[in-house]
Amino acid sequence: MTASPARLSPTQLGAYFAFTEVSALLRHAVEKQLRDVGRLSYVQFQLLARLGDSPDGRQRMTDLADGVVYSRSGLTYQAQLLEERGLVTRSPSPEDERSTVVAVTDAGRTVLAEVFPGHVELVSSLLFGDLSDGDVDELARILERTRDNLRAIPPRSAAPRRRRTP
Amino acid sequence: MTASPARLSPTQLGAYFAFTEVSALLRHAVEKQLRDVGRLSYVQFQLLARLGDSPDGRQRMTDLADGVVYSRSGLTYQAQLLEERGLVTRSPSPEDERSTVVAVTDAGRTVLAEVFPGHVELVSSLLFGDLSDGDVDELARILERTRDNLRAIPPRSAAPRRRRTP
DNA sequence: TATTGTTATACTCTATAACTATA
DNA sequence: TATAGTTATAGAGTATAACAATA
Repeated sequence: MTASPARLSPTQLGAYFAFTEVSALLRHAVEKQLRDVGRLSYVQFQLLARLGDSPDGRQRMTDLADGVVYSRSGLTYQAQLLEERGLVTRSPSPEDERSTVVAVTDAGRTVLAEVFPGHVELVSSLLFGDLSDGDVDELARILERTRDNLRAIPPRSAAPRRRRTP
Repeated sequence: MTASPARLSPTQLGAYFAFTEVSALLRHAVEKQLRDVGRLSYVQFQLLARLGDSPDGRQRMTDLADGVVYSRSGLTYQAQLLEERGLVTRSPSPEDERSTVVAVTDAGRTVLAEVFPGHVELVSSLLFGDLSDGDVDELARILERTRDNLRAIPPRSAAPRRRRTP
């Protein structure tokens, strides 16, 4: 290890390295499952899942972009792919003609349903397979706090998102 | 192990979503810092860091590929980029003429040193900024257990070549 | 034959900037 | 002018397969 004015304790280093390795391995496994079972990229799955969770299965492009950390053009690209496969539809919003509303189709929900069990199985075994209920409680508490911290601090690191101009 | 119809408890769901979001936001921030300060991709940073941690600052391509989850060609590509910038050298191994030994140069160590403080600062503030020492202890304990579990279970998804045949 | 690494190639993904159209 | 979204394009990254060289 390099000697430098680091502010990370050995325990913090351990937590950080473990975090990054768990993250990489889990992500790899999940992406492979999504690709193999549903021919979905991770982003496409996120989009479908968000739409599936929406009350009416539809959301505006901008709202989707806010949820997934993405550039507008990247979102357009992925939405096009999903539309070509018939998993979503895109149509102009009646309220605001500038907006595009994306909606999951039945085919999209079918793919979601095909992919979901294996996805849950993976997370269940890989992420939680060796943890007690108490561990999971702790993990949820700590990570949710960290997530809130992350949400609050840097809104600038990601792509240019300008919902509101200060 | 888990029964066939695996399910995630609300707490598990919370932990999973928080984990993925923290992972994505942290990774985004780290990649930006590495790119801005050192013009390094995340993989390039990993390679440099591994070499910097090695006793003599050198490792074989295969050993590097084993550490970082990568295909051989992908590693060759990244090593080429690093070599073009003069951050590493590649030379045939004296012991085994088939092997290529990658070594960090002084320039490489300089870039590492330039990048490291900001990297540590990011992790310190984003990942641990809102956590107590006790939280960090818990996080390290739980994630290290999960990491060990992950290392044991999967047959290495992206393994084109095995070092050893079982 | 098996292993190490490179090359050739094709594909996916992402972002920036220019553009259209609506508000 | 500002916003929503698309398009054009360019670049980075990755993987697979064929390949050469060495063991």
